[in-house]
Amino acid sequence: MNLEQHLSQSSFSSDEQRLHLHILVVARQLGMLARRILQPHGITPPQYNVLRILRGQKGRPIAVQSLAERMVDPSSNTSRIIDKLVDKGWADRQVCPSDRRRADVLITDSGLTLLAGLDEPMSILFQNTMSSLDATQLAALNDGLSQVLDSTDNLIEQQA
Amino acid sequence: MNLEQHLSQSSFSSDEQRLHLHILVVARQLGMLARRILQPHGITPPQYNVLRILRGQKGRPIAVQSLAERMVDPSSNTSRIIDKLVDKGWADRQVCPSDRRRADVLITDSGLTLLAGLDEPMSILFQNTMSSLDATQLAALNDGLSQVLDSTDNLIEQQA
DNA sequence: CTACATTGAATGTTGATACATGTATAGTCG
DNA sequence: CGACTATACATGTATCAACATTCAATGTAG
Repeated sequence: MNLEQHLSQSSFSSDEQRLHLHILVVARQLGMLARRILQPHGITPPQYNVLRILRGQKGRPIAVQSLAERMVDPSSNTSRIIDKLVDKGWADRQVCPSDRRRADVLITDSGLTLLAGLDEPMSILFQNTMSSLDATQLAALNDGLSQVLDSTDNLIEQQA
Repeated sequence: MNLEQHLSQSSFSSDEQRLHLHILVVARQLGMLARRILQPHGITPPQYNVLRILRGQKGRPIAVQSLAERMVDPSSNTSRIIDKLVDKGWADRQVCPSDRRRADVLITDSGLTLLAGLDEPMSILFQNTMSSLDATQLAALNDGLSQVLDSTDNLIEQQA
């Protein structure tokens, strides 16, 4: 089913608009599939995203702000997402001794265990959703989206 | 700035995961840019999406359910999105005479005027975000994402 | 025709998000 | 020092979304 059928629309005004919609629709679907994998484990996609960043820190604590910069969705609610992780025992938060404004965040063993169980299903999701693309296409898509990311970064920066 | 810099991450476990994240991050940015264009006009992206579908109907009324199927984000809140459009005078809703369970929705002249003023800035946004891509790349991205859309549709259908 | 199931939409509820504000700590300039 | 600004995070608030339930209208079986 192509985009036209998916949206029951006969055509688009430009290839650029078509790509715009393609990206939004596919992102929506990928998010939905991820949510269905994570939901039974009581974790949401943003929380999963934060936990993965914490694991990537390999034991080094990280400040809330640095966390926010590395999130897919750098929402202003990073504090509350961490609240959830701490409530569920997947992360620890403590005041940074050298700068008491900062809060150091760390993943717990329980959080590591949770992630270990999620790695495989999420990896399978990536493979399944991208299975029809060959290596050349994968590279072309990553390259193209990297260029688009550049453009959006510039546009967002201009407005700031 | 590439994806690694954007997320302050040194590498990803696979090109598939990298593409997954690319799609999510770019979609997020495109949505943010669209929201900034629409916000001054008092309309949100989902509302804009619905209004565009209504305009595409060219005067034919459409049922809420059909609307939901054609949305980028087929949320369960279509009724409430229509509420907003009706409140602001951009759409009309009336009970369908032949099946009184259904609600026929139509765009108003005011809604058409609003859209007319948004067409150009949104079109410029599409051009700006995709300006670094040549025609070949545009086609390759649309093709590739179309394949991914197929895969996600299948996966979502399986679970239903 | 009546009882039951099904459909189409609206609503209740809970949790998440965007945007603004508050609060405490740290840095800076007189 | 002491006042002022800047930073880091948390919280308030209003809006929005996901999920389940409700309600009215229609279809269907006996």
